Amino acid sequence: MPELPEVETIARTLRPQIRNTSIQSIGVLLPKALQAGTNLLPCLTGGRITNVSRRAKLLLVSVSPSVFAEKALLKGEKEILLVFHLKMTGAFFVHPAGTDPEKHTRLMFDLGLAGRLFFNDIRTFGYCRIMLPQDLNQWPFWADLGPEPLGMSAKELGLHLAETLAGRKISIKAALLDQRVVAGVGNIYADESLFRAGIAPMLPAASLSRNRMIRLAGDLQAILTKAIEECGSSIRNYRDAHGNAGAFQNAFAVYGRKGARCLDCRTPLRDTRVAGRGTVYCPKCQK
DNA sequence: TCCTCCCTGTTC
DNA sequence: GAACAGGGAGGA
Repeated sequence: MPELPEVETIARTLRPQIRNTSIQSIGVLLPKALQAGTNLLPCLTGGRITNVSRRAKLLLVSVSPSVFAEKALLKGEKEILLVFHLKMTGAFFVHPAGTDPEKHTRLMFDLGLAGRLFFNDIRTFGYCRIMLPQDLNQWPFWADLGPEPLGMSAKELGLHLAETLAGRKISIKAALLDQRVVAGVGNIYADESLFRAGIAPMLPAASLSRNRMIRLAGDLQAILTKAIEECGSSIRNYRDAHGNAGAFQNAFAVYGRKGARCLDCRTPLRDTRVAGRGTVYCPKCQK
């Protein structure tokens, strides 16, 4: 559920709360939440959190290891990354020192007087990988990530999409959801940007003209930018690192509105499945 | 390229 | 008490 705007919001709200704190200890309440790098776990003790950032739907916590860990365990390595994927229900909260884990707490980082960072996840699809920066590119998912949609102009993004998807048979919605094509888009923002661009989700991606692809790129960027301004979309569980809900769900034109009428033409919205995902669109406005 | 599965809380 | 929500891995 947390897509690019939600993970960006979490990074922004978490950063000021944990930057420059030091990790006293780590509690692993659900072993499978730690998907890789268990061997690096001891290297984090005494480390200082230097930044919180985002790439695609991944949240990255940068840790500067203690001098002891750097010399004795890491052969001089000066940065360790905690790479989190929140999947559908992952969330972060900072609670006061001494707070007990909650029902859905999977990992707990004791930050001394700064409190405790909780990684909570109801459905347990989310994970954390402890990685060294130079190992990121050995991780296929990371190495194959497409570009950040907000990291270039609409024209550049549109041309990238057109070039990447030429000759392929997948639908435009499946293409937007494919993290190798463009990074950070999930079901909500795929449906919303396709509505805004007036493109039917099941249309073959390769059938779109360059100009339509550039238009779609611009609409995707506009939707993502607006969603970040609104601190993301809160449906079901999403909260930022302060526990606050986002507001972009109030601006949904199609997502979650099946059976309702199109905001533009009053035609009943149709729901179907595309790329294995629930998909809502306007059969009249989206061709 | 597409389908199934993982998982739990909510909705029907 | 079943259907549904869905990102991405893995298999068909």
